[in-house]
Amino acid sequence: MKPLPRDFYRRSALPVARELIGARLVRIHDGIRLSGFITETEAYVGEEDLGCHAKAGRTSRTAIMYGPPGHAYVYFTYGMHWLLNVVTGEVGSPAAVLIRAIVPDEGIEMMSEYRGRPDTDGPAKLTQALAIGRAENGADLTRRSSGVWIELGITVPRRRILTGPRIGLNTVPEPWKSKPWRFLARLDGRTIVPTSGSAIPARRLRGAP
DNA sequence: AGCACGATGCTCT
DNA sequence: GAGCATCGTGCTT
Repeated sequence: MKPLPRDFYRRSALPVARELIGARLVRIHDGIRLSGFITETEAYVGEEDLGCHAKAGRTSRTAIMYGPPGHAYVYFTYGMHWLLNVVTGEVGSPAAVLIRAIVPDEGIEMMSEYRGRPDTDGPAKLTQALAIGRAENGADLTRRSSGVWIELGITVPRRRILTGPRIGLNTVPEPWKSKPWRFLARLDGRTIVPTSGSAIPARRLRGAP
């Protein structure tokens, strides 16, 4: 399936974060196709957002966010973790959507091997499962040739998407700390049924009510 | 089920 | 030098 087009990302981070819920994140690694459905995202909207790395302006780390939309912003944190974001908005306007969780679909065994455990319900867990790191910073997510992209997945109706404050912004001042810019699939104890494979129990999702 | 803590190194002040 | 868009372990209810 074709990657989502650049225009999808050429908008503010909020609608992009909401609409990425249910989309399929695909990774080709060592010739193996790995994928999962995005179930949790967060929006980081620009320099004025004091929770966003771009609050410090344009630096070598944040430069990617000032570039064209649809590219990966992958950064290193806590001395050991890589986190995957998608750049949104026009060139010159730094914003991004953090991918926080997926439900694995294709290549589950390989993901489990890369990570050492089967879970992908966390921003650093999924990058480990998908073998995403420093080398993927700047990757064009609208081209399959980059080895990482996002395509249509399952449809999650709006009323099945929960919102809440972003996670981990402990010293970020209000109102930014509490902005409800976290989006997550609400599964109601049901199952997600991928078009390509078997049903996935909702209880594998952390944060599902 | 939930909280506290340590790991570990880059980025910005 | 402080802080960090986290995770796994170990300990307490």
